[in-house]
Amino acid sequence: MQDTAIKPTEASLATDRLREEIVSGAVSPGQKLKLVPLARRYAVSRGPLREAASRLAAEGLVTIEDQRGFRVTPVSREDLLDVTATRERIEELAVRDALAHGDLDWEGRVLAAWHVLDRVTEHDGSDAARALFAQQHEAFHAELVSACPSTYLLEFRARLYALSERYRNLAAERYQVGAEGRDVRQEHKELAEAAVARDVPATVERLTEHLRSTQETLFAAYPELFAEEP
Amino acid sequence: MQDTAIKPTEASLATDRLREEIVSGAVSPGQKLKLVPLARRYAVSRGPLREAASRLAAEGLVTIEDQRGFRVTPVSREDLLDVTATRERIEELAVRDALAHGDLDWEGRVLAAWHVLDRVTEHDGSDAARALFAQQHEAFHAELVSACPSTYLLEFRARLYALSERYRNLAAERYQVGAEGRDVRQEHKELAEAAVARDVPATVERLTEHLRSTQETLFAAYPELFAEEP
DNA sequence: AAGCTAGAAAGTGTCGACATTTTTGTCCAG
DNA sequence: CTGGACAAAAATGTCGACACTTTCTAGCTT
Repeated sequence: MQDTAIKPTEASLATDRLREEIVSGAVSPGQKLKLVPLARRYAVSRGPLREAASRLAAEGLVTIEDQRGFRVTPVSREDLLDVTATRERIEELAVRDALAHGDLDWEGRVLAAWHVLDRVTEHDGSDAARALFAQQHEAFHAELVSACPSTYLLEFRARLYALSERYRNLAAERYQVGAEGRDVRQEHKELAEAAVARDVPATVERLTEHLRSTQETLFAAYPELFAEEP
Repeated sequence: MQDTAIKPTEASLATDRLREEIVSGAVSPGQKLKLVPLARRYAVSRGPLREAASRLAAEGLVTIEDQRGFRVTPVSREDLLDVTATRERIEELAVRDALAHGDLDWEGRVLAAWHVLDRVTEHDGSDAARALFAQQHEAFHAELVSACPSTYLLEFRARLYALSERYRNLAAERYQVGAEGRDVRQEHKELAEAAVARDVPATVERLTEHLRSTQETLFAAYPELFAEEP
């Protein structure tokens, strides 16, 4: 048996890399995933790439059109509304579970994640700072619900988070964090405090509000985004 | 542009076929998916099969172990509990939506699906009759929530349904429908009636109860199922 | 000029072969 | 016997080649 870390397959690596590129917006919605150039870029053959695209299709980030290959799932106003509404409901279920099951250790991890997030929220516009914020933001929200005992709920939540994050990144060039008339730092602070205080209604209220107002920001920043593919 | 139906790829066909075999229990939980024999059986090469397994992995029916291939996701008591509990909550959200948004046409479809289901519930033990029941049972439950406007909620629901169905099929040889001390026909009847009457609390109550009692039946019929792989 | 059509180009889908890793089986030492 | 090492067998992961489908292009017809 191998006790040392096993080497991931090219397909697994490509899955993560491609997911990252789609979520970050490096490849545009609706764009065709041409496997030959992609394979060249990733320095693998098309086989593993097909596997990666297949996996991402089940996550909703890629769309399969038989005999015509894969494309990045298009975006639309309706889809964003659905993603946000569903995410609100799933996150609510998960965070209620987390508040009910979280132990003292969990409280500590939430506060720790919030602290780090807080320190990277006000950044210059550099790509590195932006990536760091995105990473810590995801970590904080994941930690918040980590005490939820349902693996399925957490998996659905993670999927919806990724879909949301793609919309956020698509609109990211259009707005400055902090400049959109709301105080994201404050929102996260109140959310973390309510969670640690085990105040269920307040936590749910803040979380829901946080998600809803993020969506509003996107609509405001990018009213015409939701068009067709190139 | 093709107006005639496009020909599905071997990978898509294999995905459906393999999903069917896993859900129906034709391949056992924990079993390794050896690609060479499978490829022979399906009369395709391993490439499309790898794609199929990759897709099913994202659905939770297959587990990937890098460098060691694929295996049918194992079953366990904890997993069944998680599947059922999560499914109860997702189904509740979906059916509430459906009751709120369903139109008259939807009511008709629910009743139609119930009627067909009702007529195939009491069957001899033949495989054909069993398959027909399974099919109509799925159709009825799908119709019930079909008026829910969220595609994501419906997708999650479908995934959880498939996972549940696998557990049901694994235990299917152990019990007779109708012989387990509850009246499944009656449960479906009351569920359909409550839904069409738009009685939200009653519908939710019946649906939740239906799912819970199915789980109880499984535990009773198969107390020692939850062991290891071969 | 618009539209249709045939051919070329590009891209996808599938397969069989090869290298590497994992698993199996056997033999030997303790 | 037990268990550990080594070799053989099997299975996986990856690639490049080939056939077929879709898409693009250019020329022909009306």
